Amino acid sequence: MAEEHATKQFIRNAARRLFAERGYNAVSMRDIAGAIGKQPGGIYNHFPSKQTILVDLMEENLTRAHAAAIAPLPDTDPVARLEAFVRGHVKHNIENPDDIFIAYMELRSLEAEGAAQIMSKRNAYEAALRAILRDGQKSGAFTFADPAIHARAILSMLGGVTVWYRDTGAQSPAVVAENYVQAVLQSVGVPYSAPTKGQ
Amino acid sequence: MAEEHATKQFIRNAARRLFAERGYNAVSMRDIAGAIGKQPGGIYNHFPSKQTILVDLMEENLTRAHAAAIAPLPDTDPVARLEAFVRGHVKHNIENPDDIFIAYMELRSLEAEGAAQIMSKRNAYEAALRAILRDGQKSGAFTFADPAIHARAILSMLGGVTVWYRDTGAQSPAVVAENYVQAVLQSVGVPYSAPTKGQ
DNA sequence: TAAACGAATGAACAGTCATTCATTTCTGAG
DNA sequence: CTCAGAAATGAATGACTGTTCATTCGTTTA
Repeated sequence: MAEEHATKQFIRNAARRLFAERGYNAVSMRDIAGAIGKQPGGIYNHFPSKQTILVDLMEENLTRAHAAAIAPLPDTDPVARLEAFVRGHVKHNIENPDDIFIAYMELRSLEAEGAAQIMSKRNAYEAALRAILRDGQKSGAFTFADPAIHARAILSMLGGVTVWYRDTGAQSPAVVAENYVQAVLQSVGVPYSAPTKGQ
Repeated sequence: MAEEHATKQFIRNAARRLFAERGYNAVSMRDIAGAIGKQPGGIYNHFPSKQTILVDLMEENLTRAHAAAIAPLPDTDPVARLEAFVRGHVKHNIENPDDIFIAYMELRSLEAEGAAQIMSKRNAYEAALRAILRDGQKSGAFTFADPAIHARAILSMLGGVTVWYRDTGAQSPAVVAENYVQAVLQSVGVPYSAPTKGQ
């Protein structure tokens, strides 16, 4: 529980915003320093390299994604688990658009060491969804051909939320989550109609 | 129909491969020149700038995507049109993975002028899918809440194909397309079972 | 108050970038 | 064979890159 200088968090916040906005390669250490009103050299008192900032951001995001979508899953039937997964995932995506965008776009900006670390965490997350799909397929609740393909199709669909959610401030997160719950459940062959809202 | 020097196409091909592999910002004009065994200065005989190469690639891709997924749509019921759209879209994605990847990842590398041009073509493509969804919703064939959200959810799902298709050479394009047709049709509430292949 | 130490400065370093350009080489028409 | 114009060269330009470092500043401990 090492005490952390406030500047370190300022650097994280500025880097997150800038990486998401322009892309890792298009952001310079001078940009990050300028965004927090500091000189570039000072960043190296808190992070050993630019690459380390990126890995730090991705790592933290995956930890929180797991806590939001995987950890609190009920131990009940596949339909309830898939629905809870979608809600947790969409909620996390909507609440952390910059982190999600970076996680998706900057995988190839990772150098070997960080890449292995991040990919391993990522795979664990995807495996959790695959397990739900396989259970539902085995029990006859779900209808689809290939669990691996379908897991990726679902994650792609859900991952798209942040690509466009900024633009359309119109819908509330709850409404968006509702749409995705329906889309995902129907995509595995489970009929679904919204619970409260008319129609 | 201006005669085009062969070098111009070599530049396009090299740039496409490199942009997809490392990202626009991580590729230098020297890289592109080196990939075709030329000197960097010579590229400027064919393209006025690095940015122009990117816009050229994206423009061409959108033209071919339209020809593959929108232009040949039948004038029949929404279910048949949606199915045909998915098949055309997935086929185009699988056959042009580098172009699709660039179109998706490098939107923010576009400068103002090119961005407007590309976004306009992109929007037209998305609108064509929205029209199908609205028709199906109106006729009662489809079940979902919001056509705009659902159109984007579908495009996100389909766009994910190329993110992972390289890795899994296992499935044939036809099998993959079949999986996506089922996922998309079921996502709009239309029951679907594969036509020939057993179960 | 004094010593100590992390944080911040801002100049400097070596390298890379897109682009320009005078020059040379290639190619095809007359 | 000539010669014009396109294509290619390769060195040069000026701007920008991540990182280093001697130095100064600020704050906390003794």
